[in-house]
Amino acid sequence: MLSFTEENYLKAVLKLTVNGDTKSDAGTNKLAAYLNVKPATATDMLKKLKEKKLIDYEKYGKITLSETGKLKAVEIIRKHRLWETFLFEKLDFTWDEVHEVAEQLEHIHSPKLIDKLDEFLGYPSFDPHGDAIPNAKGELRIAKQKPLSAVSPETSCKMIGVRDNSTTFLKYVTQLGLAINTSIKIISRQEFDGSMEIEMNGKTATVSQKFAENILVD
Amino acid sequence: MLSFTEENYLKAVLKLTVNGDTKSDAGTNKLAAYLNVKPATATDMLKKLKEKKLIDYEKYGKITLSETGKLKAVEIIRKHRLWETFLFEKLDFTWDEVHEVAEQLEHIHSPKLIDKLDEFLGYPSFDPHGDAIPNAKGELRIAKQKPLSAVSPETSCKMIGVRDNSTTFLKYVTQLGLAINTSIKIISRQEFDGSMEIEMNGKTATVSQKFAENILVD
DNA sequence: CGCAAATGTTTGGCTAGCCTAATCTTATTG
DNA sequence: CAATAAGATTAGGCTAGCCAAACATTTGCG
Repeated sequence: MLSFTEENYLKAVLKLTVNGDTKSDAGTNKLAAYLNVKPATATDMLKKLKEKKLIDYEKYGKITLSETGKLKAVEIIRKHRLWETFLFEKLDFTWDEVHEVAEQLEHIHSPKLIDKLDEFLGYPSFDPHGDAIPNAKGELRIAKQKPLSAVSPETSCKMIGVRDNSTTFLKYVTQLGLAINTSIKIISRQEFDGSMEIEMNGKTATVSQKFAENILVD
Repeated sequence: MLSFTEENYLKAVLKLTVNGDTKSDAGTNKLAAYLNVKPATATDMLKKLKEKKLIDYEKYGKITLSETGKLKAVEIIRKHRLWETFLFEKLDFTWDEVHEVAEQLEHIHSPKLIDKLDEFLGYPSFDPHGDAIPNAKGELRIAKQKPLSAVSPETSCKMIGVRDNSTTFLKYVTQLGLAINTSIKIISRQEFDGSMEIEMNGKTATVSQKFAENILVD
């Protein structure tokens, strides 16, 4: 059973290696900075995680997750994103509020809990921020997400998230009857200003290009 | 911000004083036994909690919660019972599975989370075990709960929980079509052995006194 | 009452995570 | 190819929670 702290280190290593933008060096300093601890502390933990065979690591060397470590890390991401989805969809949290609470909830240990939660939410593919949710086997569906503005007329897509988290934007989204998983059909698109006529839940609406750029679809 | 451990001590003190069956002495030894730690450890924590003004306590003296401590403890009970209700009602956990996971979930810090959860669940008054859920102000609705065996014939009541959590008992309960919130009408009661004929969901059944004593109704 | 049993506390010591300061290794660059 | 800068590690020390063992107090019974 991993401690909260150990789990957070694994998650951090994953973020800094896999998702590390362009340059994907983990590094004791970056890791420590990411977790708001001092490098010395990170070194201690790295030794411990190596001992537990969760990371591959030699003194002064590269830091990478082992197979087991990666599985654990992805599992935590899965929990985090499922909880975010729950908070957003069922408890009416706003997009910017979900993260902090999910940081706590992701450490609850109960396989049954997370599977049941997944089922309860209808096996969502994306969290409120449009990030893919790994499935129960730890497999991450490849995110083919793109902005609504990039969808061709007369085709359909499914909303998976937003890019803007401002209240004004989200209010508008809600007003239009849009939500995660809503199917959207693009009826037409004006060449002039990029505005689009879309249909969802049987209703039609016209939205600006600016709006469409901030809606993420599958 | 209280640590998990501190919260568990407060909860334990509450259980051992308020709810301590007949004899309601807290006591370092009992407290330690309840929390599966050694008395020395409990003494340490008691000093710390006294320091934080969460309990009233003098060396070799009685242990009681301060006003602040009681509020905190009741808040944790509230969270625990709301989570139990959530797990049971929304995620199809069984009666005996909810407690363990709720023990973890009760320590999540987020006022908004718990209020929204309460709302999501429809402001329930009782958890799956029939224990009253304190409201947001920490007030505990007086539990008017009583065993089914105490209900007079020809009157109706609503099931709010169980007293026994054994699998055999719960299996029986389910078989009879009983669940939280099921309305039950007592048709008759035998003076001889206390067995009762009851009706719920249009079906009738005869249950023993032992059974009726373990069903809690409002 | 008086003394043993029960109960509670103190002391010293342990691990997990964190820190600072000092040291060591690797990278960079003139 | 040094010499220094950047990065990583070690050493020693801290707090929260835990423990065992020694010590102190209270209870209760003959």
